[in-house]
Amino acid sequence: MLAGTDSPQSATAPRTTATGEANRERILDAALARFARTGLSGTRIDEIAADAGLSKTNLLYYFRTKNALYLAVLRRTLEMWLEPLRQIDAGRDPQAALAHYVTRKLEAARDCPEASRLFALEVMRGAPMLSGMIAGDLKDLVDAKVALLRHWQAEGRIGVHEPHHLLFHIWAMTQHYADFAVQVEGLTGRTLDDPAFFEQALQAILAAVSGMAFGPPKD
Amino acid sequence: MLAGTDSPQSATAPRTTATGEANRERILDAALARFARTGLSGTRIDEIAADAGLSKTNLLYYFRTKNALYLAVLRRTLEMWLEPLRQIDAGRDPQAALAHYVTRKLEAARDCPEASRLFALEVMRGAPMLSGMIAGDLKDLVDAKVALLRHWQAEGRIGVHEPHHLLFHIWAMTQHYADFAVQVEGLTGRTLDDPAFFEQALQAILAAVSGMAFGPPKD
DNA sequence: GTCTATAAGCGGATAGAC
DNA sequence: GTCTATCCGCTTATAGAC
Repeated sequence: MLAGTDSPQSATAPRTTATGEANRERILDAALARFARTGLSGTRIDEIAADAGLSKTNLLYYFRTKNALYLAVLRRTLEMWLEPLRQIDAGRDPQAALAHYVTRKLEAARDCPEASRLFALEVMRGAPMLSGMIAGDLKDLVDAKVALLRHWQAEGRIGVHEPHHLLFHIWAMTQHYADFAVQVEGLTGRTLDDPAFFEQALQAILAAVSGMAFGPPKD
Repeated sequence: MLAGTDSPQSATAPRTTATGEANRERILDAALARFARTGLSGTRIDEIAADAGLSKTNLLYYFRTKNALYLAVLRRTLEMWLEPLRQIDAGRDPQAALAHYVTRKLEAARDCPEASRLFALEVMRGAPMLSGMIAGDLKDLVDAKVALLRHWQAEGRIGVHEPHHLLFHIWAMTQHYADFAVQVEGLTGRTLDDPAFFEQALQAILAAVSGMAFGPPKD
């Protein structure tokens, strides 16, 4: 699944005590915030430790190396990123399913932009820690959803564009508000935390998706 | 415009000789490729020097510090990134103008994905070197284009979504193919260099833009 | 302009006391 | 589990010969 990992806990401290688990969580939270902003190499572990209220040495007690910590953060964030996609299922009406997916993704961009940015940074580096996953779990999931979209196409329930692009563009538009939040706020003065702004963004994305999937008859 | 710069050439070597200028160009090219992949902190200047066929010390003769080199790369890449937006002008038909813009942006994503990734990385860091620009030149340009889109709206020539979102979504979709190229290729096995794939992506984006700007009458 | 050598500092990681 | 002290490698940047 993830490259460079031997066993799930191999690079981390052994036991599960009360304070131990709490500290691990605080470290992981602080690490996500830092890594998502400044990347692996741009983040210093003493910054993470300070954010988590620990000393650098103490952090290294819980996570033996910076890289092991980074991998732990990546692993913990994976499911959160993938989960909305799983919810597109054959049992739903295509339009409702896509609208639901877009909404979930935009909520994720609002509620946990760090997850989006972490993966964006990792992919832009060439995804050295995720390449196995992109070729594996993610590809399997995407292939399944693409097959479903093709099925809907064959039934004439959605439009004719290549399904991969539909998924890419949904990812692109929703994640843009997380990944480029600084730019969005700089240009508009607003963020997704503003409900009216969220709704504007959502409606525009839904209109775009409609254009791709239920677009105007070309005849 | 750019934070931290005194005068245009202050941090660089003085003269413009034949080999000098050629070396500077090769360094800037190599630096763009590296910075766009691994970011400022993740890139070592001896890697850039090696790519450019020079020694590290020699690189530091042309650019006194790594940061000065990074700024020079950023500055040189700015225009390339902004220029397509300037071409949306009032004299054109809205649909043609937007289609032209989308096409230019997707060509840029294909032909110079590094430029897109460099700015993506910079914005995700919080744009410390670009914040002045986002609040300045870029905002002025975007405001002007948003005003034009609102004008077209008032004339009933394009749809009703907030123009900012239309621009954001065009950026998001086109730049996705540059910024997430590794993921796109991992999931589809194809790249924008494949003309058929380029055309698929372009048509899907144009359909999305149509959905936002010329969407189906809601009545 | 380009080289060799080296200074200087940062940051990850370890040792060992408590 | 947490601390102090320290080591060590890596990378930027400089000095000075050619």
